[in-house]
Amino acid sequence: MPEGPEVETIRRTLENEVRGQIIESIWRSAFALRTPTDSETFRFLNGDRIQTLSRTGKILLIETEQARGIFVQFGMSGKLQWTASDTELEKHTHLRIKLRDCDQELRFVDPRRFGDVKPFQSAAVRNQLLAQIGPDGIQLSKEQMRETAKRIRKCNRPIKTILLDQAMISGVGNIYACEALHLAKISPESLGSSLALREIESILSACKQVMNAAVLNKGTTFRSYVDGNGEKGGNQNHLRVFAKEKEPCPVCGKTIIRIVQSGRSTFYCKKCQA
DNA sequence: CCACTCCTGCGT
DNA sequence: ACGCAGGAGTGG
Repeated sequence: MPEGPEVETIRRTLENEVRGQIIESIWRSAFALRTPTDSETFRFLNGDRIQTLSRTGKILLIETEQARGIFVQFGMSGKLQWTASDTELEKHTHLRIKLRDCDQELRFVDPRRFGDVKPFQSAAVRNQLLAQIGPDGIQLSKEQMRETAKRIRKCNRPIKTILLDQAMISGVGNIYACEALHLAKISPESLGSSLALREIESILSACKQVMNAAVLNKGTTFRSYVDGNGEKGGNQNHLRVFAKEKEPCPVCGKTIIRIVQSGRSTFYCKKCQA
């Protein structure tokens, strides 16, 4: 569910709460996530002090002062909860990080179980986990934009599909891919190889712009997204095309259409994005 | 390259 | 009952 801006909002809402806390113990449910782990897999983290929450694309890292930590991938329905330790467990709670001398704890809840949590025991392993992930779209530098544009131009896939490829540019999901292409006035069906470098750069710039605006609005709550404190975002009130099939384009008034690309819905305006 | 798969939950 | 959902890996 969460894309880059939602994960960034989660990171911001939780960082001040968990920084400096010491991990007392970690509990893992018996339900399989993407990577098979159990409570024992996380045991070496006991006693570690949490230093930071960091984010690359849609990945959140809980990092400790010992250069160890936990990799969190939210998938479609994952969320992190900062909650009183005696609160009843919500259904589909898969990880509890209990903290020393603290009456609150961190929980990972994920009904569909497309998400993942896995521990890393060194900076080397952490870097390896992040190695396949492309540059973060929220803070894309000019240099990264030019390099990424060149790589995209070599792809014979529709630009919408390319934007969802986390190895190309990270943090962009279905909502922001649709929104960015509308802002950049590019058809989601254009092939990467058919676009000019400057067009691709304008798309990447639009990705950065729509995602930064979304961070300011504390994320998009389309269905069930909430931040670490259970609060909804506000960016759903600023969407231009996403989930607006049959509604008028906010720019030209033509009816927004929905198509399917690689099994995912794409919403766009056929007039603005010719 | 796309289609399919992993899951649960919700709206029609 | 069915289709759809903010993701991502696999296999043909």
